[in-house]
Amino acid sequence: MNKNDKNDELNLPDLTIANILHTGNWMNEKFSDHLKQYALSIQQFQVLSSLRVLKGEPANLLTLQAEMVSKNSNTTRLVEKLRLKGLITRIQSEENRRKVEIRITDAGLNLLNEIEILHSDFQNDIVGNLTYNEILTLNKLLEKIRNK
Amino acid sequence: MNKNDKNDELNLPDLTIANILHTGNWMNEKFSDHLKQYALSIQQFQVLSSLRVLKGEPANLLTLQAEMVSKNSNTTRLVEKLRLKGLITRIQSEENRRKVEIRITDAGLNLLNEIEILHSDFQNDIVGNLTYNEILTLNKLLEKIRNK
DNA sequence: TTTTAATAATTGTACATACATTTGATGTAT
DNA sequence: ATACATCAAATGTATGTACAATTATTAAAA
Repeated sequence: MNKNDKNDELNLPDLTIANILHTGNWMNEKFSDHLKQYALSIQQFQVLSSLRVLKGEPANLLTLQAEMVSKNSNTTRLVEKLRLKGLITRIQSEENRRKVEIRITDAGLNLLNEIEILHSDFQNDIVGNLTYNEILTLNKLLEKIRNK
Repeated sequence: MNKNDKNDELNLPDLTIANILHTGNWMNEKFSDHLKQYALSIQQFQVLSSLRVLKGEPANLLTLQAEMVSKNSNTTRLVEKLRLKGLITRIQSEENRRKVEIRITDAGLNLLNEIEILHSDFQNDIVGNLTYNEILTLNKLLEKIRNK
């Protein structure tokens, strides 16, 4: 038997790895397609959402970065794009001039509100074929698999 | 009540969306970190694995593309990089000169075998904190959520 | 107080990806 | 046979991401 004959069909761990990669990618495509009508990327949307929660309190780049899905993305340039669109402001902090203070603008809040109009449709499109208990289970398992 | 006060805490569908994005990204980082020692990307590894299964039968770019996680990546350039490393060959098909015939080389097979040495460690690292039944359930739910 | 280390953000560069367009080859209809 | 459509791959371009190195500022140590 040739050793290259092994592993032709997927075993369970490999299937799981592939399934998680696939589903993550599927979600990425769905979500970014949905946000395309607002000319936002997923990361940009997450930044705006984080800022709204702060209700005027400023965020700096590091705190924003910690909440983002892909940690190593370039927050400086991402935030600069939102600023150019008028959705946020970014000023240098007075107390610590290494930091910047980032706040959402009214235009940013309005855009988030506009997105909310269609958001429940999008939610249903995503989780609509799972039952409530299945959604709970899925979330529990996703958190468990990566919190080693 | 200000309408911007709503949606501060995540509801279940949003949590699910975030969780899937997070876990997909987590898997991506884990897997590409693991493959870095072999100087392969996930996509390149998947192409090599697909080719090995064919046992010498050629693949063309479209069939490879269909199996890859992110469908829209540029298979032409990805395959060219594997060819430059000597891991695959790519020749124009005689019967249909629009197609190319892509095959894995012995060097490619050897690399896959080398990867296999540490692969079960990696698998355990990934799925090790789920029970067998939890893994089954997770896979079932991941397939269900995206097969609408 | 001068030097050194740590922090926060920015910049440079290489690489990856998405998307549209183009090229070349084959198939089909008139 | 010619024109048109379709297919498979390659190319161009803009954008996104990873990673390292740099700059500016502040904190800590000697």
